[in-house]
Amino acid sequence: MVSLSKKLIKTLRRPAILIPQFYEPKAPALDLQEPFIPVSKLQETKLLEAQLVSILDSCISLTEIKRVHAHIIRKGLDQCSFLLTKLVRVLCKLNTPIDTYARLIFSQVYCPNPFLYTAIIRGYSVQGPLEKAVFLYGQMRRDDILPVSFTFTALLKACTGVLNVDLGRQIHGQSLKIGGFVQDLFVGNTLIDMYVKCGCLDFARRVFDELPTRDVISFTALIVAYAKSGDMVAASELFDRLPVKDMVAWTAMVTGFAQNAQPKEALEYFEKMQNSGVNTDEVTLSSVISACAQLGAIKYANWVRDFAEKSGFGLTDNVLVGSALIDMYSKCGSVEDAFKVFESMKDRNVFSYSSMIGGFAMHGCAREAIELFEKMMKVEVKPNKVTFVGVLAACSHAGLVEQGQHFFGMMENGCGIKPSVDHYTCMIDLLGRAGRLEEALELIQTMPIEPNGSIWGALLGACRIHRNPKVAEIAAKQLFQLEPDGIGNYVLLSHIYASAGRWEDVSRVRKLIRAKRLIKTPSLSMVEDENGGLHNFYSDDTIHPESKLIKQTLQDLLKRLKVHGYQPILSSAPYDVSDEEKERILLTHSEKLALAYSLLTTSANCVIRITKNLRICEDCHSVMSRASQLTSREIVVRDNLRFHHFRKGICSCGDFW
DNA sequence: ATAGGGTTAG
Repeated sequence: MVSLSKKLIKTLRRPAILIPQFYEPKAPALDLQEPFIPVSKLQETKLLEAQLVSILDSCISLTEIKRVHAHIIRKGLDQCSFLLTKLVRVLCKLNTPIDTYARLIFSQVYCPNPFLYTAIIRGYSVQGPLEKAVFLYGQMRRDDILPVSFTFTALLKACTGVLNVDLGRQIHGQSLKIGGFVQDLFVGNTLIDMYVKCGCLDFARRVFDELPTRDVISFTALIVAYAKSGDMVAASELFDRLPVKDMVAWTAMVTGFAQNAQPKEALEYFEKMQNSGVNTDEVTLSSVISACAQLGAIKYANWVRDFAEKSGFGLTDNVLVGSALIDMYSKCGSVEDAFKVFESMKDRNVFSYSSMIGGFAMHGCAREAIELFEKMMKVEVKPNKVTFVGVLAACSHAGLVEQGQHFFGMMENGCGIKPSVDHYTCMIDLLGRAGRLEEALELIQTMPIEPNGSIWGALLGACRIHRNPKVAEIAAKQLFQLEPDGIGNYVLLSHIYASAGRWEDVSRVRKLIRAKRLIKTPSLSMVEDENGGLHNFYSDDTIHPESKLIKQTLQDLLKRLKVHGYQPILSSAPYDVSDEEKERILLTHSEKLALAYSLLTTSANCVIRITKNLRICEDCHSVMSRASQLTSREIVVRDNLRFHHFRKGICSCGDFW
């Protein structure tokens, strides 16, 4: 500000020598006494303008810009809107507050053209406040200057940024009123994006349908919107209509499937994408990696990692790919590989740390998780709310109640993060797992947030571990209201009753399930063979071509285990039937079938990795544990909650899950 | 100028 001295301002007031490119009719009349500008002089000026533009583009500091501005004034180009617009844009790019310099330049121009106006509006749109951008738009209209489409895109983008859909609609109205602009592809696409980000999918669709022509960007914006709302059918329909599919559009589909728990479709689309000859970048890869994580398919995952390395998005120098890989290896059962990735990364951000901490937590490595968290604080990577979920979960799985409470207290005081319902869920889980059910219940009643399904679910889960039907009933009552269709809750309650031998209550819950026409999620276990092929096993599976052989192998195994002291844990079959029948039911559990299949088909040094969609039962846990000792095999089971590493008869969860 | 971005609990 100070540098713009009075002298400078005086210079600014001097009438322009030449006719600027975008002079409006309202420009002051030329002084006819001025000498006629010869052609050579004009050419010279054009050349100078071009030079100045390129110099402005390379400016990286305010001082440099000011120097160029002084030069512009010296050369008598201080009314050249073209140059000044460029100047304002560069100022904006360097994040110089609009009010300090750009606004002053603007006020010195006699007849600002729409581009200069728009540059200032854009500046305010980027830096805020939005009100000033809107005010300037009003001034522009009062000055009777027609906006350009870029004026609208700038304003709309600002609305999108602060999710102000009301203002967005007004601007939409303006673009209709002035005419022609809603039909502009840029404006149309920005409108779609604004409505999408503000959650007004219907409006977005209407803009899309009313556009005279649409490009791949219009399509992609809507595809993403449908994907985010969980409607992959609508997304696919649009995608099929898209004549030319580019990398971003393909990636939107891959990401959509990955985020909607359809990892197989995600991988399918990734393969189609490559067949269509489109390139792949780190965004695509991170989604593909996330799909692998969900599948627990470590062979495919390794292939994707090699692919990433080959296409120049290696884990060492790409944070996005690296962080996704950490999560993937953790979820595929190899926390060691996850840590290798973490260590080899050049840059690590909050995602990398949070994923690694969460990975340790998932595998029951509480000490490592806490150490990494402390290291993270030391290297000044700011933890976020997800980081804390990881740390608290780690404490919870290891029974470290006091440690957990310490970190929970740290959130608000040390890190300025308000504990969310997720963090309270962790605390309920922490207390509940440790058997402090009454304390957990008390926390629910006194916490400042309305308890949701997760909160009561955590308590109900703890009641299962500690076989407490009394507290379970309190939790279940709330849960059945909050999640009336959550089949898992009913099943859990019936198991708790069963383990207490309360068969009447068990059948009461079963009746409730029938009355609500809920269907039990079928138990599904998955293993990868040595060639990367995936094999699914449902409980009591007779579909698998080798099912007879598998059953025989399982029976042989159990016979051998019994010799070494294994006793079936009959309470894991929550039915009021004879002990023989219970034992028969236990034999049908999908993870046991998967184990037998792996023992049958894989070589002795190969780690057996089983992924299960439901929680592993006590009997299967005991079988896995003993089998790991008897057969000298390493067995890794991922259930819907966490990992169990069975080595030499011992599980990483410490029989506490 | 406008489209795709990873880590979360029971």
